Amino acid sequence: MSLRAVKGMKDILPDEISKWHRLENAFRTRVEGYGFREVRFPILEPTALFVRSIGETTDIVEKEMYTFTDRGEKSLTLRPEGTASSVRAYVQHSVQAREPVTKWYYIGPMYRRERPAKGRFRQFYQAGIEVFGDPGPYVDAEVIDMVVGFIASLGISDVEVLVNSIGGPETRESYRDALLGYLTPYRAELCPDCQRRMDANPLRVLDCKVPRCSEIAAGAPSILKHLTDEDRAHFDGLQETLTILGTPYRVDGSLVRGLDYYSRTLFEVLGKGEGLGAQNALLGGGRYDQMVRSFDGPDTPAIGFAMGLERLLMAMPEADTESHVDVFIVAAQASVRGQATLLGRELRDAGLRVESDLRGGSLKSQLRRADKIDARIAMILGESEVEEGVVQLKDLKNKTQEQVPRTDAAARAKSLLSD
RNA sequence: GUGGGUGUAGCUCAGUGGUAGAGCACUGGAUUGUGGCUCCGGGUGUCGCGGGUUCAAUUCCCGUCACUCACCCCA
Repeated sequence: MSLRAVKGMKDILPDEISKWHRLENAFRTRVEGYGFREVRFPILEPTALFVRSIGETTDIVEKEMYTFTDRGEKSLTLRPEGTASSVRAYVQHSVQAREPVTKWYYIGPMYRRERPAKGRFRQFYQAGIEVFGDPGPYVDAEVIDMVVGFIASLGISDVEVLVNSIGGPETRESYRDALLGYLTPYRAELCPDCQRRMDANPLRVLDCKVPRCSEIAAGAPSILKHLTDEDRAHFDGLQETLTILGTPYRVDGSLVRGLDYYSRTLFEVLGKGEGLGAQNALLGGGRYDQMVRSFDGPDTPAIGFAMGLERLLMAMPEADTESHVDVFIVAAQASVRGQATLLGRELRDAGLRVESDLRGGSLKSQLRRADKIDARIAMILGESEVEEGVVQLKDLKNKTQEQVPRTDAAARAKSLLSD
């Protein structure tokens, strides 16, 4: 066929959707237990929002955004992530004036025009949280602990939690100088990308996967040694709290995020199980204390993370699929199809999930259908049943059948289902 | 953007220089109104597309497109 879903964008069919629901419900339940409330943002935002927040020289902004001009007027972009919109909405609605601390969560599609691979799509789903107004470090630890607990609750056990601090602006400036001082003699040995990174954003050289670059990066001075006293105290506070909580973590001084807005705390959860492929970053986040102010909001510290739902889904163990139908109605003759349809409505009004094959067909084929879709109960209605005001109630699992008055059918079905 | 792999039935895949198969799925029957198991029967394909070689190409060659995996980067 010639018309297909756009490259890197997938349909999620009903057979897969229950796993998505399981994941999304687990996330909602988890974060709501910590006081987070849901927000929904537009999928389209002004392009400048992402350029300013994510950073002009990041890969996302340089080459991965879906950007177009709206009818020759404004440049719009399909959101590549959720934090920028969160900050925009927080500032736009002066949320700081209503409450000292704001805890939001979101779930939705994001768009990045990357080459698709296992666990990486051009439309992908993220769930994330943001906390505005709490400078930490206790909230940092609580957020990390929350996400670790969440991932465990999905049955994903084989993960590693990495934390780092890149300090505030002051730390970053002094570290940048030190790092450049270290890297400059190696400049010619670095890959072309890293040579460019040295000018644009030297911290990213630490994250390079080219063997020679990572060798050089391994010898680089640690940013942790350049933290100001305040930044150091914050990072120590985070680690102490994680220890009290018993949250497993590992400090990784080379952890650098690909978005420019972070400060101080950074963290990432790596999945280590089979089946994830090379895209093993399940979740990433950190603190972005300067961002609200940079969007003309009040000076407001903030921390958040986002996780990739497709990747979580790949790491989640399979669960038994549950039936989506309680009762399947079988019309024994074409003449009672109208009555069968009415019975369906009666049962649904009583709160049951009811299916039937309104096309008719043989009794055998209708029962086969009931079995196929895993209905627990079949209710058979024929001419004699209609005449007597009864239905044949067949328990497909226990292979028993009884005749019950039609008025009792719903109640009897419910009691069977609750066993 | 760079490299590798794969394109055959709705799905998973086998196969052949003489235009094609299995399992699953779907469907009818064995049981005039009773499912799952078993048995018997049924339908379905531009063999991704274009070109070349050949008497003949789904098969060999070239190109192209799609999908996929890895690199890069990220969730």
